[in-house]
Amino acid sequence: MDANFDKELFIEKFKNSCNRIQIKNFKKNEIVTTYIEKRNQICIVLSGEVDLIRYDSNGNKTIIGHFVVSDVFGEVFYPANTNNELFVIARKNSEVLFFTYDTLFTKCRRNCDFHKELTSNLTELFLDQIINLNLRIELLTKRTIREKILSYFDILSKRSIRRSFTLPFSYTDLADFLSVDRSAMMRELKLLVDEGFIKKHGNRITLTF
Amino acid sequence: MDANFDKELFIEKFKNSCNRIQIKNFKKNEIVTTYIEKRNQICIVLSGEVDLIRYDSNGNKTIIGHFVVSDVFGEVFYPANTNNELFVIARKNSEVLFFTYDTLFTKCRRNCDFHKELTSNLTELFLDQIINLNLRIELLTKRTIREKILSYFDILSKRSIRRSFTLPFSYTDLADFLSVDRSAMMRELKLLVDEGFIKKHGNRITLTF
DNA sequence: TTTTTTCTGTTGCATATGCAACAATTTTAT
DNA sequence: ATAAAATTGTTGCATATGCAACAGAAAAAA
Repeated sequence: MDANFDKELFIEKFKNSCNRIQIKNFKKNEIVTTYIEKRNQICIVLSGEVDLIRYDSNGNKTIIGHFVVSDVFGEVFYPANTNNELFVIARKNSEVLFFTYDTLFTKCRRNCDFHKELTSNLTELFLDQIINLNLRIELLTKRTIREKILSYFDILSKRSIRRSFTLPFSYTDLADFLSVDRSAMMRELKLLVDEGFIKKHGNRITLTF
Repeated sequence: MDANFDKELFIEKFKNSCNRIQIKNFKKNEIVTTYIEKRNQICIVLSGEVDLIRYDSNGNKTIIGHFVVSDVFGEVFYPANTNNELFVIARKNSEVLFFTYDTLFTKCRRNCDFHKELTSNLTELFLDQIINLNLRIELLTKRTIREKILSYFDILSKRSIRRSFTLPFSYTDLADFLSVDRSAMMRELKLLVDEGFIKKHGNRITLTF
């Protein structure tokens, strides 16, 4: 949005300036946090990738969110009275920054002027998050698996600027992300290949329409 | 979140303090804005209700978002390269506040100190919006119509604190909101009534489980 | 390396959901 | 008040999707 906003710089400041902020490292598949208690926690991915996961009562896994560098997540973004158990898992070795929402409104001991910047920069990160969520909703409101797949591929294609791109998910996880049955999705992918809409080599996709 | 934050007050300030901000009134069914151009517009509902609508190539209507007082919306929250035509329609007579994202970073002529507050308060509104979007995603990722209905009713029930509540939508629109076929949804609603899970009188629902 | 686990690719079958169509009812417009 | 338009309620039918199950490939662990 604002061309002058430098996420990397912001994160660098984050790391160094305020004592109310924690940074932790996680190995692949480690649990980063759970959304059970309401601690008003805000998290920012500094490196790596993490997924927000829900298992429902039928054992269906859904990837609610997939977060990469500079993405924000945390239970503060969820309504208190959700019935679901949500948890965040590191998909790669990851570095995550933690602070609580209250931090925004209270001064830290050092009285760092970092707080002044924090709020305004956070608005920027929140905005990005809203854009991501709207994209997700665009996908999920599509009526058919085919439409979901093609919409998602379209996004990935535009991000990479090319007609070819590598999926950030395994096919198993892609199905969970699009909230559809894996085998049904594989079937639809095969049809898309057979009908000449896409090419597919491993997890590399090429659009041919 | 922050108990001290007073949305009404914030909106009142918004209205009166800054010349970069526009307020417009819309009658029911009037188009509030479209998401075609990229003007980085941010809108806030001051009164009434508005819906963000998408029609896809098959003529399927989807209610992408339903916004009420103090909700934020606008094309700034959407990625630039979306293929869809989205537009916002007033569902009731509504009052909507408009400004551009740039407003946050430039001083207005009056040099109002309103800008200082604007950013930090906006963070609050953005946070609320993220919570709403996450709720929406919760619904949309549910695998069956029944689960979607019950999850949504559960939310409405908790909001009204009672087991009874009035739907904010017509049933036609509810189907569009849950992104399912209307007749299929009506069928599922009937089953839920027959099986004793809910009672249904007009657009008033009572949970009985 | 070898073993174990996870992922991919595929298919038959059951069914939930979408689609089309219509009458009855309610709401909105004239 | 009357006509027009939209919503609700319902059903038969077609099919897209979910489910279960399995073999082979790939990746991770030992």
